[in-house]
Amino acid sequence: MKTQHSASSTHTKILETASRLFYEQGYHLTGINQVIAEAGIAKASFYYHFSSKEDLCIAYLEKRHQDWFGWLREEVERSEEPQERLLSLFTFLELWLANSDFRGCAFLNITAEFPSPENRIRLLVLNHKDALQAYIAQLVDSLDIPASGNNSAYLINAIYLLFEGTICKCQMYRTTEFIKNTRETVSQLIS
Amino acid sequence: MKTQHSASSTHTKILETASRLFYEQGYHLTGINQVIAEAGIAKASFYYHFSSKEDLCIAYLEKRHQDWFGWLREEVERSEEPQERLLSLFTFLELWLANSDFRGCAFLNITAEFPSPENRIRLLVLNHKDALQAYIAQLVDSLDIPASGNNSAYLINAIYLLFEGTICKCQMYRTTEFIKNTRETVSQLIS
DNA sequence: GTCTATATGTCGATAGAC
DNA sequence: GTCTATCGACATATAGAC
Repeated sequence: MKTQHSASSTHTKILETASRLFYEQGYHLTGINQVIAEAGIAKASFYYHFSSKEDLCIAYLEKRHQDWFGWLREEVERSEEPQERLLSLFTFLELWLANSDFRGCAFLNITAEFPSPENRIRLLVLNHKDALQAYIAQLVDSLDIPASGNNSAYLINAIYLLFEGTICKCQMYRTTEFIKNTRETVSQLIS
Repeated sequence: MKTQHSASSTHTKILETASRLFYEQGYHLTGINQVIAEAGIAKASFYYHFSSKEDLCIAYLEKRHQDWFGWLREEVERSEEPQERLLSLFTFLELWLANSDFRGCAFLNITAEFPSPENRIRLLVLNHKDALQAYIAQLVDSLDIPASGNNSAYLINAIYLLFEGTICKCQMYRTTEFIKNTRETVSQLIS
């Protein structure tokens, strides 16, 4: 009753190489030829493991979703105090973006490359961003905000937009120096 | 002493066609063949007017910068009261994004397609975003904020990030319905 | 499962006639 | 200035041997 859990080493090598190249260069700039060359395999071996370049892209995004949320949770869970946990969203951005050569969000980038909203890939983008907003909502709800006029829905939206905006600004300007200001803004929003 | 002011009709037709296609489909998905076919010209005519596809892209972005800021200013200048003018940034986003089939920011999208920060195109992106932040700064400074702990630099950064984040969220989800909440958040930030 | 060799198309860009 | 015809390179994908 054991289902296929472990992928073959070739499968893994292809996916890891493609993940790196798709993220660093974008989808359309990365050819199958480059993927197979850097993975050190033959072209037919690639098509044995993946049915098309677009299927490879889907596998990349699914893996990316898991990996990225793992990194995010790891940073948030270093804190215990709810307010600190929320602010650590932006500490995470500082670390992640500088560490990834400011390539920004894989899902937002792929949206620019797949303009058709009907594409399967665009659904993965929505799932990813839904999960991000749900995670932010969870962090906001842990704050036990006073039931003033400012309800949590406004706050969740605002923090998500600041998060997304921060990724974009960092990607374009290739710096994280303004993030400390942003964290201060968020700190005032939740107090 | 008359310099070349008016471009030829062929030049204009190419640029307008390319502008539409680059914006709607992205740079790499749009081939020169499609541009020349939809412009109704011959391939050699294109290369008479533009030296390369990348040069065409630069012409597109320079034109786009002018056009887009024209649209933005037009909406902002419908109001006279400083607070209203600032909030109209987000009214503009509602109108523009819905009207452009939610393709988002041409400059952010092109950043995803040109990963190399040394590329000439990336400089145009920075110029565009510098101008946007300067415009926001100008609107914020007109508010005459009380000189409390919250100085205007924090506010300018926050509003710019909310603006950028709004564009991204709209592009991915293809809706503008949350913008009224965002405008409310901005309204509270500046009061 | 992995390989070499190839099929078929499109890419950006150019030559040379008119 | 605009055209047709074509170039070489590279794209994704497949056939068939081992």
